[in-house]
Parts: sequence; structure tokens; C-alpha cells
Amino acid sequence: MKDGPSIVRIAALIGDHTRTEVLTALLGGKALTATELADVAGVTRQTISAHLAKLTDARLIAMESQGRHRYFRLADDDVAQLLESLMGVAFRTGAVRLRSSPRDPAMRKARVCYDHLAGELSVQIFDSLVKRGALAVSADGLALTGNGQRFFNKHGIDTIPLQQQRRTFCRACLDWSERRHHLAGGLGAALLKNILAMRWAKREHDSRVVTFSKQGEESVRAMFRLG
Amino acid sequence: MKDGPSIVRIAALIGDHTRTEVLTALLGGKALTATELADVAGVTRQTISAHLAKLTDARLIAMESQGRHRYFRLADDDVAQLLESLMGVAFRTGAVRLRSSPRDPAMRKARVCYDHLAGELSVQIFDSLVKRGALAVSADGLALTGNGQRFFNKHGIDTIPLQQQRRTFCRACLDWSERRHHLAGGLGAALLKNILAMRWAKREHDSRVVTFSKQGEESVRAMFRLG
DNA sequence: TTCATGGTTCGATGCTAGCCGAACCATCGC
DNA sequence: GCGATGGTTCGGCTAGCATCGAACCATGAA
Repeated sequence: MKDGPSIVRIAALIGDHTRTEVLTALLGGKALTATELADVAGVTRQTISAHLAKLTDARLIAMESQGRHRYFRLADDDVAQLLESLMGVAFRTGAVRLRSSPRDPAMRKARVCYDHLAGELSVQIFDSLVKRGALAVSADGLALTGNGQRFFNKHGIDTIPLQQQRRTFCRACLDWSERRHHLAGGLGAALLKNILAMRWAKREHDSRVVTFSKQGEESVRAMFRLG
Repeated sequence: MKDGPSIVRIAALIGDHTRTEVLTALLGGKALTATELADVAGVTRQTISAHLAKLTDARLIAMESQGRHRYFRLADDDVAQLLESLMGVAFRTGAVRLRSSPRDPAMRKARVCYDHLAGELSVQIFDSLVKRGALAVSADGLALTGNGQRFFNKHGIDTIPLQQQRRTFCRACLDWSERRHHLAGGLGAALLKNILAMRWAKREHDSRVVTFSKQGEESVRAMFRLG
């Protein structure tokens, strides 16, 4: 009874404290060095080196050398999506982290998911885009309509070069805390980038949390006509 | 740097050959007894008992006693979706099963994903439903339109009782072989049930493969106006 | 060249967890 | 009641693997 690809190896890799520490750290989107990751995970450099080799070998993360530093990042946003998907099940089955941090409400409201926005606000944005006909379901899950293209252009996001990138331009990503979809892919990444560039929000140090200024949140709500 | 639910435990559970054997067997949708699962996984009854206890404890599977038998099934189609999601990443990263079975092409064409249809045909069906406006994206990912409701009624599927069920009525599930979405949830389950009831297709013994008769496939293609 | 810093390799260690044999409990059919 | 079958519990064995100390390579700075 052997059906489909072998998922054991992937799951076993994620099923280790240290490696999950690494993966969730990289879920923040920033590329980190081996030593930084060792600190995050609380192990020695030898140990992290072994783990990073395994993760790289399985293509869950990718490495780039710069001088004597080696920067690691998630290999693909597929991996990010898988991690969020796992969190969804973990959340539902009650495997909530014991020492729940006081940051939790902030995480729920807005956080980084690899390179795009996740959490309550991002789900509302996604809803709004669908409702106004900017996004439409297609064969590949999701597509930007002409309407949507005009909308993004008006707000300073040029969608043409994004669509020419090799990576998926526009995809729906399931949000573990909201259990609803938010916008991912190149377009999702561009949107987050824009929000940060406009200084509507800033990233918390060493965390996935994204904090909106009062005015920034109002701007976003106005832009997407949220309640 | 502790963010979000703890995914380690879930991943570690899936990251074991025997338990994955169990989970993928249950992905076929049929509830199986402990002894059957022991045979599938190729271990003794003591061993499977321990594994089943762990999986049950983590709420990945659920158990129902009937006389001296204990039937196990996946706890939720969230779990099925997670497994398919894992297969997607495993597939992409090249972790394809070594002894790839000759059944593979059949698996790609049509297979069971917990309780609904997956594979090439199911993706085409999903596309068709979206294209004709039977399905629409909504806050919860997907919704049946009035149009769609009439369509399913016409083909002998009463959607009203399905919508009253507690489980998700209508959801999109990512297909690992096609990397596109197909229909899941109560509606997806009802559709598969209908296809089997009409004898358009039958399930292969001890496998997830679904085989369409020539006439059955034509009927489905006609029903959904596929090419 | 020399030293400091970032990373890797190797070998040894210790813990975890999967596995089975044996014994035991529960249910069914007789 | 009694045997047969389905499943669990317990104890002990073993293997795999995460971890670290120590030594080693690579790069950059002085």
C-alpha cells in the first residue's frame, strides 16, 4: 500500500524542536546566518550545522554564501504554506504552545508569513479584494482581474513586473489563526512591502509580529474599504 | 522566539514510517480496524496499538468501538488536507517514492482524498464549476451560488441537508499531483458518493485509486462540460 | 603573516522511541 | 462455562539520532 510521494522524511525533519525553531525563525522572511540560527535555537554551532545540512539537503531551506557568512532562508513559499498548514492542525487539535506569549493577540492581528501579511487584517483585505472583483478564482487558484490591476496601480503597486516573475504571482494561503484565506505570492509580497515602505506599519524586532500605527491602520482600512 | 502553535508534535507523529502508513491508508476514507492497520503497516498488534494511541491522543485520528472491533478513521478532513499538502512539498522537493508503482498514472487521474475525489479529473471538475459560476470565493474560501445549487439539484444532489451539517460544506483542497485545487468538504464528499452510486466509477481494492468506466467518464465529462 | 570569526567534520555519548515477546483483558460464538 | 479472536499493557532490547568537545578549514581584518 504505497501511495504517493514519501512524506515521512519531510515530516520527520519538521518534527524536531531545533529544526522547527529554525524554520519558524525563517518564516519571518529574513535570511539568517548559521550562528544566528544557533542562537535562536539554543544549540551549538556544530549542532545547527548538522541540522541546516539536513534541511538544505531536503530542499526545505536554501543557502547563499556571502563572504564568510552563509545566509539561510526558506526554499520556497510552499514551505511557508506547509508550516502554516501544520499550525492550523496543531491549533485545532489543541496543541497550543504552553507558555503562550503576551504577544499572541498581536500575532493574531497581523504577522509576517514568509514574505506576505497574515492574520486578521490580511484576511479582511483578501475578502475585500474578492468582494470588489479584484481577484477571481481560476485554474491555478487565484488570478488578478483587470479591475484588480487598476486598483493596485492606483495605489502605487505595478503588477506587470510581478506577473513576469517566475514565482507564483497570486495565490491564496490558509491562515491558521483565522482559518480563512489571505493573499500570498508575488502580489502578497509586494503589498506587504508597500505597507512597510509607506510606514503604515513596522516589523517587531526578532518576531513575526507586524504593528500598525494608528494612522497606518486607518490608511489600510480606507484603501481596502474595511469596516 | 516562540511564535504560534507547536507544530513539532504533529510533524513528529507523521514523521514515522509506520504511522504514515496508517495515515495514508486512512486517507482512503474507509475506517479500518487495528489489526487491519497492523497488516498494512507490517508490524505486530502491540506496536500498532501504541501508534494508534498516540495518533488518537493527538487527535489526528478518531476511534469508534463496535463490538470487539475498534475502527479508526482520520479525525477530520483538515488532516487529509495536511497530508496532501505534505505530499505536495515532498513531490516538489523530489522525494518521490522510490519504487514508484505502476498504479501511478491511475493515481494521478483520479483517487480518493479522504472522502472526496482528487486528481486530474477532479481538478477539471473544480475549474468547470468555477467557470460556470457555480462556485464563488467568499470569506470562508468558497461558497456555492444559487446557480450551483440548481446545478447540483438537477443532477440529483440535494445540497440543503449538506449545508446544515456541522462540517465544512464546501472547501477547496490543494491537489498535490496537479498543484491546483479541487472540491472538498461535504459537497465534495456528496459528489464522489453520487459518482460511485451511479456506477460511473468504482474504487480499486486496497488502494486510493478510482477507476472510471468508459461510459462513466463520458457521463462526468458531459455533466461538467469537460473537453 | 597572524589572529579572530564563521562554519564544518569527526568521534563519543546519552537519550528517546520503535519494536517485539509474553501476559493480560474484552467480546463474541458455541 | 470455554475457546477463539481483537486489542492493550508491560518489560526489555536495540537502533537511530540529537548533542557536544575538540580539531579543522575558510574568510576577512590588521
